[in-house]
Amino acid sequence: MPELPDVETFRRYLDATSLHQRIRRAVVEAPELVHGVSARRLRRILAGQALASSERHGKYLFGALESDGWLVLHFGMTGGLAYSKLDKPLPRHTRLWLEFDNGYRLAYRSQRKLGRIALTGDPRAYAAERGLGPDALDPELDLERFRALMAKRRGKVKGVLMDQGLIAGIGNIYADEVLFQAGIRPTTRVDAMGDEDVSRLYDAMRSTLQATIEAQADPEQMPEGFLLPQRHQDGRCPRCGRALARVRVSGRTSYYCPRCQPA
DNA sequence: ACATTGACCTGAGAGC
DNA sequence: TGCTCTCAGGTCAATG
Repeated sequence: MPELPDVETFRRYLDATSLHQRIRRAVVEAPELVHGVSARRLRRILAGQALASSERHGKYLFGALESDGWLVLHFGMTGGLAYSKLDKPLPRHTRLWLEFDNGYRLAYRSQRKLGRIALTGDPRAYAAERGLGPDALDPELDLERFRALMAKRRGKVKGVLMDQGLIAGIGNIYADEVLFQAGIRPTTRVDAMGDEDVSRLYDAMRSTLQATIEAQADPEQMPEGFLLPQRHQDGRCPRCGRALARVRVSGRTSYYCPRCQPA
């Protein structure tokens, strides 16, 4: 689930539910997901604190601690946040949770344990340490910079879009959606794309991510003409009604319309 | 330097 | 019902 639009939706959810709530205690259910600090130290640092604000870079979510430092959350291939009353059972696959003074808790869930929990002094520095490129929605990432990034690459456009070191935030699902909106086949090599194509790709990346955030990353709420609700076996193109093609690109299953996304 | 592949985890769903 | 197999919205190390 957790690509840029999903994580942005989690961020807003965190803001709406958990900001400025006093953390009575923190419980680490899966210490193996905690990196760079021991689970015990993490618990001690979080206890008594409150989250003052949040940020996001690509698929990483950052929660600013009231005093100093940031809690870092990455969700892997599955997961999210869940805010619920303490007397309710702990949500499945909860790997970390914060118990608040108000009788609620915020649970961080990551079913397959491919996520990551950490602390950092600064989100920008953390993103740099992890080798992330600019966030796909970064205002400073204009068409010109996007072109420069693409010009460095030669592989298939889908693999390039998903490379977090180049641009952060796009994964398998949203790469398919962006390419569908741009009318570009996922197997197209970036060095074979003209200026026109790169420009369309850039516009599609921006508008698709914005629109899916507005839909709260929920396929049911997405506008007409989006691929996501049809992205499955026997799915049909929302534009022309043709059966979608399914191929493996850069190691990931990809769906596209053979007519609307010509080779 | 860049692209591709397999391993890491757990669980859901299909097929028998 | 219960078993096996396949697949999954990510990332990193190892390989080509």
